[in-house]
Amino acid sequence: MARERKFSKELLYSTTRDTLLNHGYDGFTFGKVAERLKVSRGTLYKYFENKEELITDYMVFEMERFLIELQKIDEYEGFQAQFEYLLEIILEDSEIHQIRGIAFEIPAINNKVSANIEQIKALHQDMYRYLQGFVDLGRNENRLKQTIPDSLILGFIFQTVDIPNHFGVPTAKWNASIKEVIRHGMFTEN
Amino acid sequence: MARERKFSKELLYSTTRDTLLNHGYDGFTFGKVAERLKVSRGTLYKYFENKEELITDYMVFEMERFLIELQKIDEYEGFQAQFEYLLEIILEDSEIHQIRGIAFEIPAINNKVSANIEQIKALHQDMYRYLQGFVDLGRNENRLKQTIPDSLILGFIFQTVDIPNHFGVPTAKWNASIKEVIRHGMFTEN
DNA sequence: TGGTAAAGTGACATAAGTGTCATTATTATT
DNA sequence: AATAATAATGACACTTATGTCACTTTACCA
Repeated sequence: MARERKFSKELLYSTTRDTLLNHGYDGFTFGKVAERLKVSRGTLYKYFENKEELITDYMVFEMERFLIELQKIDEYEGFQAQFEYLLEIILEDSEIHQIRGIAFEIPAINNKVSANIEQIKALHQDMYRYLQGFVDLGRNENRLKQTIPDSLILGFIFQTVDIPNHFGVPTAKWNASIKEVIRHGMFTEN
Repeated sequence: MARERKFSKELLYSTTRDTLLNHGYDGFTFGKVAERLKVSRGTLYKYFENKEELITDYMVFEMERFLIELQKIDEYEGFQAQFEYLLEIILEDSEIHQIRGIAFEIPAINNKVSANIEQIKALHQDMYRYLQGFVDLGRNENRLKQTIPDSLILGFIFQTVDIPNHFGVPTAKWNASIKEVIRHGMFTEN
């Protein structure tokens, strides 16, 4: 009955993600996205009234995907195991964190976008609830330093995994170093 | 002989900085800058042919200022003292690091801009030379863990001081926690 | 006080992004 | 082969940013 689409939702979202990472919210245009999808700009307007809809749709998708992974943290027993798992999934796609920051720049220009932004906020809260559970566990097991504020613990983890590996250190070594540094810093014991 | 300017170079640069931080390179326009300076857009074209010139001029200024501070690191004896000093100046205006990343997005649309970009690269190298000296000292004094790559040490410091203090932890506590976490991580000894 | 040098303005032409829509293309179904 | 349903296109009007320039304003000083 219908014609085949020239691009999949996955391709659309991964293009959205790349464009967002390369140009930020202000530099994100339908023209850029359409060009990369080898499709006319008008086509995108068939599915989204404006770029805010596309971006927030994508963000909801990305957050939901991440939350599903995050919820599996409960399957791990004890703080150490949860820490390993958390770093694994964050390192897997560390750029999501940057994209999350962009959510706050987006104006609620119509109901669809408003609804999306609300949902992103809700998902964000869910995420923090899970992470808070993780931090609480670490505190109960006395694995985390008491003096360091919760917000710094989480910010620290997210920020650290985003350090750009400019000089191409091999991934295995890089990731191991990241974990070590989060755990016990970069100073020796002396 | 001449009329008084309506804005100082300092105000222009701080406005450039804010606009860049809020909107990124793609969202940076002369309109936004002119509005904040309460001046017409045309005025800015008296001093800069295009936004790339303004942005790169500002970056050179900012980098030079930072390098002057950074060079004072040699006045401090020993790794520990240098570490304290380095964190102090980085925390003082931690956003510079973000702005430095924007430099790579700027196209060399004319000779002036090309020259600026070259200078920024040179200043960047100077910066790394100084920081490399700092890292080498840490390694010689055996204060830094041998297993952690140089590039991660520096990336780690710059990235960590940029963690957003969303929940408004008091600066003194925040900064102390940052230092502690860089030194010895967020985990307890057990 | 009037000349002049530099600062500032706003209108204009051009370029780039936005949003709409009538039209054309593709493909499964009958 | 005709139909119908959805996909895609490209032209149009509109908005926003860019870059230029003739003109006006200000302040000093001869």
